[in-house]
Order: sequence, then structure tokens, then C-alpha cells
Amino acid sequence: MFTETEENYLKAIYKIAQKQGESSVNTKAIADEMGTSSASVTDMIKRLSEKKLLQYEKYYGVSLSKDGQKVALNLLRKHRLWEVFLHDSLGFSWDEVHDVAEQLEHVQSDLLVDKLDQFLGFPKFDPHGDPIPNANGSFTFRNQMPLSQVRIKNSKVYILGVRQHDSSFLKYLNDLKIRPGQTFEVIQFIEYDKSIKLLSKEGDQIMLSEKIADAIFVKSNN
Amino acid sequence: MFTETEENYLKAIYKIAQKQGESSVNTKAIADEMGTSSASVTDMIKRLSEKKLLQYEKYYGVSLSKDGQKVALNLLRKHRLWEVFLHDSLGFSWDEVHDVAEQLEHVQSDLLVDKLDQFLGFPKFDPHGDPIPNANGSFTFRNQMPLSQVRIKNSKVYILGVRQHDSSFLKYLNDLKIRPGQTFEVIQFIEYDKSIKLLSKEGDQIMLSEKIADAIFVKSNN
DNA sequence: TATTTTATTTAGATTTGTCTAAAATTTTAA
DNA sequence: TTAAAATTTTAGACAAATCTAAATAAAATA
Ligand SMILES: [Mn+2]
Ligand SMILES: [Mn+2]
Ligand SMILES: [Mn+2]
Ligand SMILES: [Mn+2]
Repeated sequence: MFTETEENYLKAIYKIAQKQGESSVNTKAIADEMGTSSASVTDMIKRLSEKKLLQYEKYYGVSLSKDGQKVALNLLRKHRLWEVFLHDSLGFSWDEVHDVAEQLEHVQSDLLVDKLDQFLGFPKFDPHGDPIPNANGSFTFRNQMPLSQVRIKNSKVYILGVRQHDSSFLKYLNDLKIRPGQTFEVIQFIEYDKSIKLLSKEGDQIMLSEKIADAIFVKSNN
Repeated sequence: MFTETEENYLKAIYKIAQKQGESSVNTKAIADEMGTSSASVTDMIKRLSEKKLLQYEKYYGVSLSKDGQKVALNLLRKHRLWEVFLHDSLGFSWDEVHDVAEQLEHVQSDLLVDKLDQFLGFPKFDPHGDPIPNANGSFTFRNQMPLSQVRIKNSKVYILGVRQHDSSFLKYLNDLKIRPGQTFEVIQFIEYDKSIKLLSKEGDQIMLSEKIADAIFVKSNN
């Protein structure tokens, strides 16, 4: 239906729009996300515009059409299902799944997606805690907050996911045994640099900077 | 490392050489296998020759180098492992696996191949009975013969695989409940058209033309 | 408001993989 | 052994995706 590159552009635009909370996306942002030149982006958005996958207003950026969103959401769905497979079935660690899923997401077969979804037990979240769109493109919502915003001492926090997916960040958390499904107690807030100290079930104390704590999503029990 | 198209050419050349029992492969054969023009093949073999993946003698065809064979065998390995996954884990029927495996085989990740192999229990044959090369490129050999060559009446035949993979042929066999792992008794040979009659365990009688019987591989217990 | 900085588009070029048509070479057959 | 048929190569073109450099427009700032 669409080329791998077209799909990647649509996904990039979708992600930028999400992050911004604003559907209009400019050329530079796409170029940065895709790691290409602005000139290449201009070429591509012209093509995508002709195919009615986005609205393009010269010099003022683009926004995805209904069709464009559908493609992006389907790609996101496939990406995240594959990440679950790699992690849960094949035993990849959560810092290893993304790059491979980036390739697998482009395999074209509706039957494959359906069967994979079923095989995995219709998971609602990927190994990083991101929601997996269903076949209609709708997500499961859940309440979550950045760990940095937990301000009640002795709170029990349940790790739900992370904001960033870069391998070095995930490896760092892995070493600290911080990953979705784990529970910790917040035992200290350091005011002057806003860092936070956790206690693991095994009794280990873990010190996290504000920057790190801000990139971890938790469910907080009181 | 190599493009998807380069990989497909190398695989095509490998397969033709195998079928021929002769390593030198001509342009026309490659063009037919790939569904492209001879001119395109000439372009591509020049590139593959520059990359030392094959030896090319103008007007007299090509033969794969050691490196070229390695790429082809690795691709074959991935293709067949994915077919096992699709069939055994996801429940695809054997006529549905090939086209999807044709895409999955190009995903680049040695870790993925290793983990998949392990997850599947290091299978030695794919759903069509074709041997899966191991990480070093060597196959498991087994004794098999075309069903058309079984000439002893009341032989028990055990289905091992098929010669052709086209969907319509596999669907036809599926309807007759002929697939790897099944056992039949040969109850009749018709001389004038060399067709053959089988008896299934369920008591069904199945009539097969010589053409069909020639494309089915079996293990024969006397 | 005028100027500088930043973003965007255009122009022209390159690589990959493909095609058709024409020319060259090899193979087959008379 | 020559003529016809088949195969292979070359030439020239095209679409997709990219680049750099130059031109243009918008946004920021003095
Ligand atoms: Mn990912
Ligand atoms: Mn991708
Ligand atoms: Mn196959
Ligand atoms: Mn392929």
C-alpha cells in the first residue's frame, strides 16, 4: 500500500503532533525526528499530500488526515505488538526491542497482526508501558504520573512505564532493577536538586535525579 | 549489510543452482525466477560481482562466491524459521506462510534469529518439509522419495514434504488432509496414467495423478 | 520598523532498481 | 557452415528517496 519510508514519515508526524499536543507539525521537526534534511521532508510531504494522507500548507507545516492517522496508528500498533513478542516470548530485554520492532512493523499482513495479537493474549501495553492501539485505533487509558511528581513520603509507587526509549537510559534503569511491574517505596525527597530516594522490596536504596524521575511513569497508592 | 533486493537475487541464484545441480546460472533463469527483465538482471549481477558475492563471466552466467552462498543460506534459514513460527506458533496454514516469510526473512538481527530458533526448539524442517540450515549453513539430511516412485503395494507412506510451494497446490493437498506427519497406505497403482490410490487412517480413499504424486516426498516403510 | 536569524522551498545532482528498445553475441538448426 | 533463433548486453529513461547549495519567506529581535 505505502512504502516503508512513507509509513515512517506518517508515524513521525503523528508522534510529533502527540508530543506537542497540537496537530500542525513543521518541516524542521520532521527532519529532526527522521534524521534527514528539510529539503527531503518538503519533497516527501508533497507526495503524501497528493495521496491525501495529510494537509499541507506551504511554509506553515502539515497535519495528518484521517487516512494518514489510520496508517500511523496501525504502524504504532504493529510496532508495540512486536515489542511485546520480542520481550515476552523471545526474552529480549527492554532496551533491545525497539530497533528490531522498527523493522518488523513494516511487514504487510493483516492476518499476521491479528494472529500475533491473539498469540500474545491481546496485550494493552508494550514493554515500555506505552499503550497498544487496538484494530480500530483506540488506546486503553490508565492513570499515571511522573515519579518526579510524587510528593507524599512513604508512598508505594508501582512502575508503569517510561517517557524515553533510548537504549542507554533503559539499560541504566535495568541495572537498578527498575522496570514495569516493580514496586518501590519513596523514602526521601531532596529539596535542593529535587532528587528522590527509593527503597526496593529487596531493601536496596536507589537515588534518582529529577531528570530520571521525570522520565518514569508510576501509579501511586496515596 | 545488503539491500533486500540484493539478498533476493542471491537467494534466487542459490535456488536455481540447487535445482540444476550445477553452480553456473544464466541471466534468463534469474530473470524468470525474479520476475524481472534480463536487462535488470545484468545490471544487478554487475553490482553483485563488484561486491565479490558472485563470479560473473560476460555472456556465460554467474556462480555464487563463498560470501554469496553464506548470504543465501542465512536468508533461507531465516525464511524457514519464520515459516515454522507462523505455522506452529501462530496457526497459519501451510499455504499462507510463504508470502509473509518472504518479508520477515529480511529483518536484520542476529539476536532475533538465535532467539527465534531457540524459541521454536531448533527445528530441522519447515512446514513444507524443507531442511533449515543451522547457523553454520549446514542442513540435516534425511532419506525421502517422491510418492510417485513408491512401487510396492500396501506400502505405508509417511508424508515428509512437498516439491512445490504454490498456494493452490498446497490448498489442494490440505483439502485431502495430506500434510507432513500424516501416514497413508498405498492401495493401488493405475498403469496407463501412473496415478496412485491412497487409503487414509480415517478410511478415505484418495486418488492422485502422477504429477501430484511426483511433488510429494515420503518416507516409505518397505 | 528594519535587520538579522531561522525555516522552508527550489534547483540540480546521485543511487538503487526498474523498464523498453536496440545492438551484440552465442546457440541451435538447416 | 551459414542462417535463424535465443540470449545477453548496452543505451537511455524513469520513480523513489536522498543530498547540497542557493533562493525565498517567516519569525525574532534590536
Ligand atoms: Mn519502540
Ligand atoms: Mn519504522
Ligand atoms: Mn517458503
Ligand atoms: Mn525475500
